[in-house]
Amino acid sequence: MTKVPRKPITLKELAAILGLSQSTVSRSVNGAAAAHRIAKETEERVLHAAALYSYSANTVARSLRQKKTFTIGVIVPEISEGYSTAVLSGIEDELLKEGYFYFVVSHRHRADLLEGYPRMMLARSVEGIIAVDTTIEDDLPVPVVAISGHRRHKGVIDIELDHKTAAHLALSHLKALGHQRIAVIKGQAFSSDTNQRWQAIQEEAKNLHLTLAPEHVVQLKGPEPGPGPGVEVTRELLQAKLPFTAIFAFNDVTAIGAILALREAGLSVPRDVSVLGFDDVLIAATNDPPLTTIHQPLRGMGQAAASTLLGLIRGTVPHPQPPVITVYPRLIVRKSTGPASTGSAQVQPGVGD
Amino acid sequence: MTKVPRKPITLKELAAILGLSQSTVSRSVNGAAAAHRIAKETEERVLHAAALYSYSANTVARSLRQKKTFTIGVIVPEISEGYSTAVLSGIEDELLKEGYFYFVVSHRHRADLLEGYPRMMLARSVEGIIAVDTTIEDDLPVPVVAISGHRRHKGVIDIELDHKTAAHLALSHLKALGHQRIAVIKGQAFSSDTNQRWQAIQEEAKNLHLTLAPEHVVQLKGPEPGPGPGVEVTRELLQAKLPFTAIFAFNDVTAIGAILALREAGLSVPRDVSVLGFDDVLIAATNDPPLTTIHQPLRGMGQAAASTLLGLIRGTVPHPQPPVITVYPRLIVRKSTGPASTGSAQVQPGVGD
DNA sequence: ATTAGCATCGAAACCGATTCCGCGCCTCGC
DNA sequence: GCGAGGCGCGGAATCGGTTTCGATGCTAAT
Repeated sequence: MTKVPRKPITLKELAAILGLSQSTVSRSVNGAAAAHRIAKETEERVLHAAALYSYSANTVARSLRQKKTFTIGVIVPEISEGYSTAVLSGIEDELLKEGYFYFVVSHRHRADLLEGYPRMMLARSVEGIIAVDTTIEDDLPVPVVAISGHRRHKGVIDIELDHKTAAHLALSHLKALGHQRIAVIKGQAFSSDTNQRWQAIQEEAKNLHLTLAPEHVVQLKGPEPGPGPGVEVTRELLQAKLPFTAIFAFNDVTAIGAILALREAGLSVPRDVSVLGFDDVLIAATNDPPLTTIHQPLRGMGQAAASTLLGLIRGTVPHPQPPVITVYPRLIVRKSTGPASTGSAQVQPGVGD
Repeated sequence: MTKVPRKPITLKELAAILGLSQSTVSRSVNGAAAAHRIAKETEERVLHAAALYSYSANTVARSLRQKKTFTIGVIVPEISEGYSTAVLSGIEDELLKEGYFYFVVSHRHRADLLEGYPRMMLARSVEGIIAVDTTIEDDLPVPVVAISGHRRHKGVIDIELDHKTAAHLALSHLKALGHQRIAVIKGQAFSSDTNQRWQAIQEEAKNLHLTLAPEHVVQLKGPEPGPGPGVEVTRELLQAKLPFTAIFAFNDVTAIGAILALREAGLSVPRDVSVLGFDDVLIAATNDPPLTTIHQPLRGMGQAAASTLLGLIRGTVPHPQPPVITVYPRLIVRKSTGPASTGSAQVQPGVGD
């Protein structure tokens, strides 16, 4: 157990003890002694005293003077979800190396927080902002990197998944298994991935000569996280009576919700209906059945966002042109997809389980 | 889209524009006008101009003068887990109301980070620290609240689950279902909950006249999160050939791992073996089968920690005596527990699924 | 006509660092 | 002997607020 002194010593006090000026002490402790022609002996005297009194510069004062806080802000929709937490840990990795810290805030889709949080962070002099699955409307005076932000905004750099590849991986996997009637669960309107993904899916369906019946396309509603909304829309799909053999869900938790609803209707996954998830969060692997899903390199996206942001802050990295950094998905085949059932699944209840 | 000016206006500039002194402007914008006998009219003039130029005080400068940063530090083992994220969102709720922000860091059980992070946070002038499932060894110059910290440390307040009640809820539930031979999966040695929980379980087993065979008690190893370690130790349990009909797991993800291992051995949950989880994280409800588990009010614990810490910082709340705030668990019955099977489960493989 | 007293506001110190300038002293060259 | 130049360090401004003392002007009371 180490003691941390109750009241830290200040530069001025240390200088007084040493009989030197603040300038000299400051330069020595900052390793800038050589550049300022401080005598080796003086420098060592300072360093020794600094260690003895365990001097550590007050970050607030330094920040004020240098106009650098070594702090960035991260804004996410929810903290409780698998998506943002994977991204966060990637961000932390990268920031730690560079001595940066970050504030996290979650807006939970509340308009007041969406508007207010960026301003509050700015008031706290963050040097940059990472927006995760969140569209920033304001024009901010610091660099901004968005992860799946999509609403192209002047000066904002986007870390983006290649949705075309994702759609291709997903649909061709299903097609290869014999699926022709595929239902799609689109994301909530507020999720910035929703549109791009849907565009890519439509395009790719055309390329693969698959037709997506309008009755087979539903959209998640409501801001609650968790599998609830997925259960709901899947019930709707089952009402529609138009047969389908596979569901391509907007994300893994929705896929889990879909499986719940299917099971409730007496259908077995993947025997009667295949379900394909998206994201590859931790629970995807441990679900029953384990989810076949499109893996997003979430942690890597967090790291990319952080290192890009730091580059912009330092000015060492020019604004990429176009302002998009593309990352690539992978198909992870587990147990929730299988060969298309021959009959129309939803009219033969009671088979599963 | 609102414009945030590229360079925020300073108090001095605003004062110059208004033809007033910094003192007057400062007092007005801080709502301390009345206390300083500023004319109503002047106050309104200031407020209007402040809104017009969207003035917002530089927090760094304010912090330096007031020696208050309105920032606390939170240290957690991992960000990716369900446990800490639930706690974090509780903390955020409470802090937001009071205008506080927080830094999060995750130590991932690395000794250097465990030692270094608290110091780094102090260097950044946090006003207090919340340690989640983490033991702080140092004696810190700011208030510290621990959530499940357990290693009683001078001056640290603990938010703690009533493990006796938890053990009682769990064991009596299993006993009522006819289970007599119960296996227990203890937590990793580094998890601060491990010991207290194990003590409580032993005590309660005695009260209920249940005997816990040493062969039925295993402990998680390794720092990796996720269900992997749970799978591993459950395999060990199954090797032991000493029959058991229920498993009480250290947490929900471990319970999920246990179920995976049981299924792998051809055993069905809960038909052959009942599995009881702990924590009640989000995925507990969506797992297959949905987990019967001991609910910890994680979000509430986060809120309690935050509001207690704020009280200590302000000095409005005295140090509680004893320095422990107890919260209570609930039993959530879902589908992973059922009546004890009559035979010894593990000698009749191939029955389940 | 002073003076007391109130209503309003301002000057300047202060928080704890960083950093721009510049000052004295010593040596060397001529 | 005197100026130039290098060496080693210090003074003081600065960052942008908050806060402690007053200062000023005007009315009313003595």
